[in-house]
Amino acid sequence: MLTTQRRSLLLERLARDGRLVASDLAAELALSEDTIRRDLRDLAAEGRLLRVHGGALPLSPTHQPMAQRRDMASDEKQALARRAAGLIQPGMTVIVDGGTTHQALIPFLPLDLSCTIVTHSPAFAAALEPFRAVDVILIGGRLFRHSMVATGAVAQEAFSRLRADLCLLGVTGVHPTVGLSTGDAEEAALKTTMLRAAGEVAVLATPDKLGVSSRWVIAQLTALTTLVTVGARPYWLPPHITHLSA
Amino acid sequence: MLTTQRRSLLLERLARDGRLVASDLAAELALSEDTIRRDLRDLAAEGRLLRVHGGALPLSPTHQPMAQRRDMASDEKQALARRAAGLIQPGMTVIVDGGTTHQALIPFLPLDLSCTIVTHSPAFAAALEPFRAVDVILIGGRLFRHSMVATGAVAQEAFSRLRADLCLLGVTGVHPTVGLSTGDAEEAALKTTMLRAAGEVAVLATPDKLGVSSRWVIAQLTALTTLVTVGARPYWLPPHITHLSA
DNA sequence: TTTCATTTTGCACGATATTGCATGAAGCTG
DNA sequence: CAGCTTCATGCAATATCGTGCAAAATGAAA
Repeated sequence: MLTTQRRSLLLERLARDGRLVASDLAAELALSEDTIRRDLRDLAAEGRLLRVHGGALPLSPTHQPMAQRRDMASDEKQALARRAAGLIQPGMTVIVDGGTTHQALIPFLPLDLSCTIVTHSPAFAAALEPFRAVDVILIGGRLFRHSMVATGAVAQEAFSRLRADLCLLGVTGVHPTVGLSTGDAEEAALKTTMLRAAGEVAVLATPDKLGVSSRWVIAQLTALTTLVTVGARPYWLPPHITHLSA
Repeated sequence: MLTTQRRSLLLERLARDGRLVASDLAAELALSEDTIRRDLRDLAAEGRLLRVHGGALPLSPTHQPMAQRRDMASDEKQALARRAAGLIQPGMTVIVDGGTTHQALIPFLPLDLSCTIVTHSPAFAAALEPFRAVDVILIGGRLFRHSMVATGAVAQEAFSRLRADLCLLGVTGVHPTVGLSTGDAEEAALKTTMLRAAGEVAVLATPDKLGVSSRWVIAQLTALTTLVTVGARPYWLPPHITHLSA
């Protein structure tokens, strides 16, 4: 590994994860911590990152909010994201819904991932910048301010024209009889369209969403193919649905 | 093996592997490291690759993530952004192009700004999250990886249906006779559409862009209504164009 | 074919860069 | 304050670089 190449890698990792930890990097790259420290020192001297005790942070305020949100993201979300990242395989076309749970996926995706990601979340699309081999399709529309995703007729139309292998759907409720649901009518309608556009549908559900039903129904549970949770498989989950435990 | 042939081989390897290691190549091609080094030095002098300690790396802009460019937000960009932020007034509908210069606008906008922003840059859209009174219209399409903005027929179509009061356009060249230009053909076509959709067109130009012409022309200077620069008004600027000095 | 200028290549050698380790200072945590 | 981690510095070993120089290869002219 060339020195310059390694430093570029560090910057990519910083852009992806929002932070760098010197000791982790040394272990992962099989180098001494001194070398990593020297890299961080020099990159900081070039104004490419902000050196802090124990590692480095981006100095661009653009990445700051996301880093903060990730820190607030619970361990549960982290675990779900780590488990779900494996669902995205090279060559696939994947629809990714908005929400902080899906944002947490980013650090667990390999930097050389080669696939097509379709999303109506500008934050998720922007976070995909370091993944050079990923083809990003941005779905436009009027941003729904609560969740910061594009909605409306334009987005509906775009998703309805699409065929994808997998849809990572964000919901606020997974209920044995009600099915998948969310709090906003227009969002629910859009999620229904997204779900129908994909062959497989996966939901990442923190415990507070299991057995819960929100006001607007997206689809019956039969539309789901994979459920990722932190604990054991819910007893009421239909047998044909794959369950992943994080 | 002919010298020229060997150098072509090196470039192929570089494109395939993403890097070249001088010592490895010497062993593999049964040549001294000196010869490889000379090859790399000359190829670097021709601008075909980036020479680094131990070997070489590609210099394609794809390999320089925008995170790096963003970090180089110069004082000039800050000054331009501060001056240009006043162009966005309450109630307006504003088209905002991608690019780091426009990202720099964000800190200078009032948090209670009430207007409609139309953009094909997911990063800019995501950065508008704190502005609760701003209506954000996201233009979709396939993300052009160099500049991370949506492009293609979908984006063209969306912009062509739109009427806006102001367009903040990003360009790489402002030239007295050539006009506004940029480096990519598809981007140029899209920028032309964006410009035609707005009543007023403003360009924020750092000094390195003045008097410069890039490969693809967006429009004549007559299409411009406001030019923001850091220095004095360019003498060749047509009188009908407003000039703001930052 | 021979001659000669030019280019290419390999080697030597001093200079510079990179890396890991040791040591003591500085920072963090409870 | 005490224990631990992280950091900065100096140092030695190794790797890489640039330059000068001579041998070999190449190609054009005699």
